[in-house]
This record gives sequence, C-alpha cells and structure tokens, in this order.
Amino acid sequence: MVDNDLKERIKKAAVEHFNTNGYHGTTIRNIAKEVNCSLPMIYYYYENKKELFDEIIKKDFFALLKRQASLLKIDNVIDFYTKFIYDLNFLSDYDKKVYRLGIKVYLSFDGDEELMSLMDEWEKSILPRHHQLLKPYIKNAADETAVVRTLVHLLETMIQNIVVKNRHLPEAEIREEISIVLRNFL
Amino acid sequence: MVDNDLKERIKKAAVEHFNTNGYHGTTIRNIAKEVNCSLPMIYYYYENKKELFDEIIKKDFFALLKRQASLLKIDNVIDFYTKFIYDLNFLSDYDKKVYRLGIKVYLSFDGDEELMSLMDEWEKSILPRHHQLLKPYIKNAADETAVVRTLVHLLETMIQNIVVKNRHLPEAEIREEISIVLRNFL
DNA sequence: GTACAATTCTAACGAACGTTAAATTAAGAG
DNA sequence: CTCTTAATTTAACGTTCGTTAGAATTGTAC
Repeated sequence: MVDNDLKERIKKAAVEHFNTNGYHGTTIRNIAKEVNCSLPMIYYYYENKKELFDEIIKKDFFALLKRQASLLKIDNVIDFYTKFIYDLNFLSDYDKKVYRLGIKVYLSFDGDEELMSLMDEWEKSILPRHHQLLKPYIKNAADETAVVRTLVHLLETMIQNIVVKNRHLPEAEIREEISIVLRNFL
Repeated sequence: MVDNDLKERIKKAAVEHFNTNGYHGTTIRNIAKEVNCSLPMIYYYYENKKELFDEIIKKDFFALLKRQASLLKIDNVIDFYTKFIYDLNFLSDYDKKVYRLGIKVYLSFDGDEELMSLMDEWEKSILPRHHQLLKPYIKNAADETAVVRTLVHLLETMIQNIVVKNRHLPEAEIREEISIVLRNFL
C-alpha cells in the first residue's frame, strides 16, 4: 500500500480513525490533518463522510473477504485450515485494519442497516461453503453439520483474536485447536 | 429492572444508545429525550458523559461477569457448560445490552485505555479458571491445555452469537459443539 | 504564452454538541 | 404556614462538527 495518491492516503487515514474512534468519533478534520491536506479535499474525492465509510466496507472489506475465501486448494484439511488462519497473522496493516473495521460493522458497532444486511448475506454463505469444502474428506459423518458448525465457530474466534485483538496466533496452537474439532471426523 | 427512579432510567437509556450508536454517536440530549426529562438532569445524577459510560462498564458489566463466573456447581461437565451458555439466552434485556456493550469495549470499539486494561486483566483470568474447573474431570490429558483453550474459544463465539448478535442458540446445538471439543478428553 | 481544466486552499455557514449558571418548582420538617 | 433542601427546568455558553462557496494555484494542451 504505497501512498502517493491523495485519495488513497485519505482512505488509509480514515480506516485508522474509524477503527480507533468509531464512525461518530472520527472527524473529517482529523483525517485531513493526518494526511496533511486541507479539509475540503476530502469532499473533493468523496461525496461525504458516509460515502467514505461505505467505500471502505463495501469495496475493501468485501474484496478482502472474497480474496480470503478463494484460497481453496486443499490436500490436507487440517493443513488447509491451519494455513487459512495462520496467514491472517501476515496480512498487511491496512488489510488488517479494514478487516477489523468490517467485523465491527458486522457486530453492529457502526454502520447502518444496509451494511448490516450485506453482512448477513455474507454470513449465511459461510456454513454451506465450508460444508461443501469438507464434504470430500468426511469419513465419519455421524454429526457432520455439528462438526462443520463447530469448526466455523472456532475459526471465527481465531480470526477475531488475530484481526480484532491484534494478537499473533502461533501455527501450532491453531493446528491443535482445529485438530481437536476435526478428530473422529476425517 | 423496574424503572421508577430517574437515575436508573437514565442509565438504562444510556446503555441502549451507547450500544446502538457508540460512545461518540450517543448524545446527552437523546438520552434526556428518551427518558422524558430535561437535559441537565443527567448532569444532576452523573458528573458527565464519560462517568455515565464508565459506571455502566465498571459496575454493571463486571458485576455481570462475576455473577456468571460464580455459577460453578458441576456434576457433569458437558451439562454444566451447556447450561452456562444456554442460560445466556435468557438474560434480561438490560443485562444483555450491558454485556454487549462490555464486549464492544473489550474489542476496543469504544472506551479508553483504563477500561481496556481492566478487560485485559479479566481476560487473563479466563483460561486458568476453566482449566481449574475442568481438572478433576480430565481422563485423557494428552493435549490438556489445547483442549481447554479450544473450549474457551468456542464458548467465546457462542457468547458473542447470543449476546452481541442477539441470536437464540438452541440447547442441542450448544451441547453438540461442546461435546465435539471435549470428546476423547473426559 | 494563453486558455482551460484539474487540484487545492481560505473562510465561513448553520447545526449540534457537552456543559453550566441561574431560576423555578416540589417535598419534607418544624 | 414557613423555611430549607432536593429535584427539575429554561436558557444559554463556547466549541466542534459536517459541509460548501468561491478564490487561488497547479498542470496540460495548443
């Protein structure tokens, strides 16, 4: 994320501020000060505060989610999920902040009903996607849906630890937890 | 939570607003309007906006956490944890909102560093507490700490689903997921 | 160099914010 | 009924907010 272009720098600063101070706690003036431009420049590139916020969530956050979801070359299921989570540790700072902001909207800390419904739609797609993904590897299908659900729940917590709480999760811990959920299943 | 007393009604409305609009998005005027009193009445009962916010987190949220943590009569571990989570579904509306607000502070959506460090301290106590709790029931201690960690992570997601996302989690689903993590362990 | 468009700025607008001073009303004691 | 204190209100303060009008600057094409 090289920041030469002013429009991009504004968005970058906005992500930072929205994350730290929330939507209402973020002021256009603070963003302008941070990127060292005058206040109306922000209105030159973005219609208003809300549009700036929405662009981050609608474009950058969902793009990030889709990028994540498309990394689907599985050979070993546990390796795959471990890598899936572990790699989050090494997202760029900007991507992590966008992710964090998205999760905040998802947990309805900020954002409006339109954004919320976009989130809901995304969320509904998660379980089926992972179920599909795991299907070919299931050996013991006794409590299939429950295991997939548990796995997804576990992934969710680990994502939040890395992205929202900004912790580093060691690969070994990730692998252990995923294995615990998936044993007796693969 | 009967609301006769004005001070209590103010706090109740504040929880509602802080939850929906965040700290900065909440205005004293809106709170006053909601409880049908004049604006300075809020300053009659609370020093300022920040003190009102802090009282909710420091008193009500932590009281709630401690109340939850003290429900420790175990006979069957899975029964216990299932009930522990399932009962969250039936918290009073007020308690749920306080819980939700607390989690938001915990995830640093609002609140200052003082509150954050209170949260950190609490968080550090969680793993040891559950480890202690599970100790007498462990049969297969091969990956003891990992299982406890996985369980706590799973509990966290379920708490967030109930309290933050305001979903109802059926007892059967809770039990299934806890059992999946704890099998081969008890 | 001149013309024109794309950037960027200074300065201000009205509205809403947190907070407070001071006046008013309600309640309880003697 | 009077005095005193508690509860509540009206009205305003200074500040900061999101936003915009309009001027100044910079870049580009001929």
